Amino acid sequence: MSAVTNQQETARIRQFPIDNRYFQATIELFNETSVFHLKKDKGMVSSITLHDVAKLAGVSIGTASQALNNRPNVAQDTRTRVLDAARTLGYPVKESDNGTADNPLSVIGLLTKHDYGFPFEVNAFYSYIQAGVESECRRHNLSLMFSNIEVDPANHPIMWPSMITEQRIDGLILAGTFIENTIGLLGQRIDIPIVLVDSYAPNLPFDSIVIGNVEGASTAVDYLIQQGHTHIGLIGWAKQSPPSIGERQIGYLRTLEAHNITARHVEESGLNREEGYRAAKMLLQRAPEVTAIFACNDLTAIGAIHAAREMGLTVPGDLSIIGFDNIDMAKEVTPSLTTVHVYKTWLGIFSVRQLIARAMNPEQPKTTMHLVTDLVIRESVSRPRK
Amino acid sequence: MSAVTNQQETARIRQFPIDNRYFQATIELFNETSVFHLKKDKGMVSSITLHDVAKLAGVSIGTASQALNNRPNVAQDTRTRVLDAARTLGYPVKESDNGTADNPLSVIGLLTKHDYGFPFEVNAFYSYIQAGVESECRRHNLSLMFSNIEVDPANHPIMWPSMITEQRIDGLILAGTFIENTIGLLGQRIDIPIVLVDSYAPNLPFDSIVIGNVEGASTAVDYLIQQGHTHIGLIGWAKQSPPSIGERQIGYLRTLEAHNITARHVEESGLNREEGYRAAKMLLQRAPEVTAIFACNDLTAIGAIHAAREMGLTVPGDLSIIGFDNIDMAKEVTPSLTTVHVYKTWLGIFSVRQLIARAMNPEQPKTTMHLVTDLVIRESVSRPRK
DNA sequence: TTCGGTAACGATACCGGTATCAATACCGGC
DNA sequence: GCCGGTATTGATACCGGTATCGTTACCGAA
Repeated sequence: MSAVTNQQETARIRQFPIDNRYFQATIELFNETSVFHLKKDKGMVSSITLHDVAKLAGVSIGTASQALNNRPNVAQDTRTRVLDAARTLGYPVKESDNGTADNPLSVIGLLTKHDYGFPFEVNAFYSYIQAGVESECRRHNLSLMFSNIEVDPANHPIMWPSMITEQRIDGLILAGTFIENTIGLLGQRIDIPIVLVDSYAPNLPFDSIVIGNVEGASTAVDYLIQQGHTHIGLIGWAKQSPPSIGERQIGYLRTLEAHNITARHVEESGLNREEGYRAAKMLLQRAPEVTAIFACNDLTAIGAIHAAREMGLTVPGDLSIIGFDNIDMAKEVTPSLTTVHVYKTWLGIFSVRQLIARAMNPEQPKTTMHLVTDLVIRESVSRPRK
Repeated sequence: MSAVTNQQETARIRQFPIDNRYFQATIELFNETSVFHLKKDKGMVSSITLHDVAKLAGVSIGTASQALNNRPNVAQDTRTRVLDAARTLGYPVKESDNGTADNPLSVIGLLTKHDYGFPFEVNAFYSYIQAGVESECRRHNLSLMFSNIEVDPANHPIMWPSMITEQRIDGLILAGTFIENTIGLLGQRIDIPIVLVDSYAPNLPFDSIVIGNVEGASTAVDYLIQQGHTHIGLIGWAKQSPPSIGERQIGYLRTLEAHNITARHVEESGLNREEGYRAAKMLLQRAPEVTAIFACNDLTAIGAIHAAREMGLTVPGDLSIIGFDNIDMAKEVTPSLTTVHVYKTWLGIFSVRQLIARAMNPEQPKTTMHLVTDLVIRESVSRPRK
């Protein structure tokens, strides 16, 4: 993998050729108050202090402190004067929580645990969760920290990210296949509200938001049965799969049971495309009577499509395939993938709301929120040939 | 779009049923020192103070401070004792920069500017950049803050994210199609190192990392010409496109020129799939002699594939299509997309390194780093029929 | 043994910021 | 005008943390 071709360097005098009034005003104020000493220690921001803000606003530092922290007993006029001064000088201002009820959080962390593939494959599922988290944080004026976490072969974290060890956050969202022990250790290490997204820790007192996996899988398998399939395979699940995938398998089993279908065609596998490809091939060789496959996620479903094609089977003519998650790719593959839509972004949005609710009322009982799934019918499923 | 079905609530006694020695040890230490007063003010972390750490470690607070800040004149033995005490009590510890040269940053921000589609479409391009940034931050023990930014119709930011206004970061990476004015305003607002990724501000003194767009586009168009195409269309670019896309158009024009091809088939459009679909249809209706299309990114290329198919043209038989970016989807569509690979993750990785270098040496001249691109040959391009 | 130098440490001053509380201004009722 | 209450403000104490500098322990050389 080649990388950089050349590193063009263009030396330039450091200058800001921009002239706008804001900048001018700032300069003048600096001169006026003459408190600006450009202290470049450790790359920190220029050392504007509360004292300077108070001086510029013409109040005492006590009042300035009160005004900047949204406390009562400060006249509106004074408050705006202080805020203006602070903004002018570049002093950190916590923007007032506009209208919405006050929330006690200011920085929250999003911690995911999933392996980047090699070389770097981003799991779109988490990208969507993160997009939801980010947008909801922005709505609530929260700062968001983000880190992934690496684990050793035993699935234990190798090291905590710095946002944990340096305690930079006052709320935490965990997304991904953490094992309960890890979550427990985290809960002891930091004493802040935690919510789990698509993650399971039944013995721990943390709120969580999960996907209706059992129902979703049932809907999918039900749909296959309705189409007339009786020999339905399962790929993407394995004994050591995380609980969310286990639930999808349970949905598969229960639905077959409910329809008095005894044939079980399960090929254990991992969750990526290559595993789906492998498992589908194995399954079809072992059980050629299979006419439909329920894949535990879209990536394995896509792998299965390729496997089927390579074995000379048409999809959906000879083999129907249904996925789970509805990632972007699902509608672009050929045939486009019938799958179970998961409201990934909403997982992220609700997790932030849950976190705020928990922070505002630490005594409320543990809650678990289930998000519904929706069947998305596209082209990869049809009635079985004869 | 339906959302939540039900909100199962399971009240439980808040308890930690986990028993491990670490937890036990912590409890004992709390008792021993008897400094643990669970102050739940504003949801902040438990108020362990430097004093407590010093007491537990059996040193003065001065020494404890020195030890925790990696300063000289502390015996190794004492330092580890203090660090252990701090970790035990849960006092924030800045993990020592293991081996690598000291860097002056501790929290950096990643700010993107791109519109989420509706409902929420995540742009995978930025997900990859972010993955690179995150992993490199982790390698350097940096905390990462993340925010997107909304803009008004004139492309000016509506409001600064809280990580800016509250000055929580001491380094900033900007990724996306910011306009120069916005970047300039940011540079005035905060006095921290900034690097730009896939973004252009020639008149501002900020380091940047860009894609070899011109060369990449040249390679792509060159390849089409080599295959025998002479009527080559361009979609995905428009007059108001960001500079990076403008460069791809320039590469297209220059390469045609270099081969003395006079035919220009440009259909202006945006950069998403629907725009690609629309532009390809327009172009093919207007200029049926076109046998190949260079799309400025993969999404438009995929749109073009659909348009061609809908018009009864086979790809690549009747129409060759080449894309740019090499997103995940490119290898899954049918036919799989020949495209220009961009080292998206490396953009992120290098941006962090650039930021650290800048922070360690604020006087170094402005640098611009170009990343090479690679042609990825798949199925969507062939020699023209006849 | 004495001397000088240095590593290690603690006492203390200092700094930035918050909490408290007394002082003051304002205002409406009588 | 007097009175009591309330809103607003500044002085000051306090808190957590860092910087400074004097003290001590130790060690090798004279």
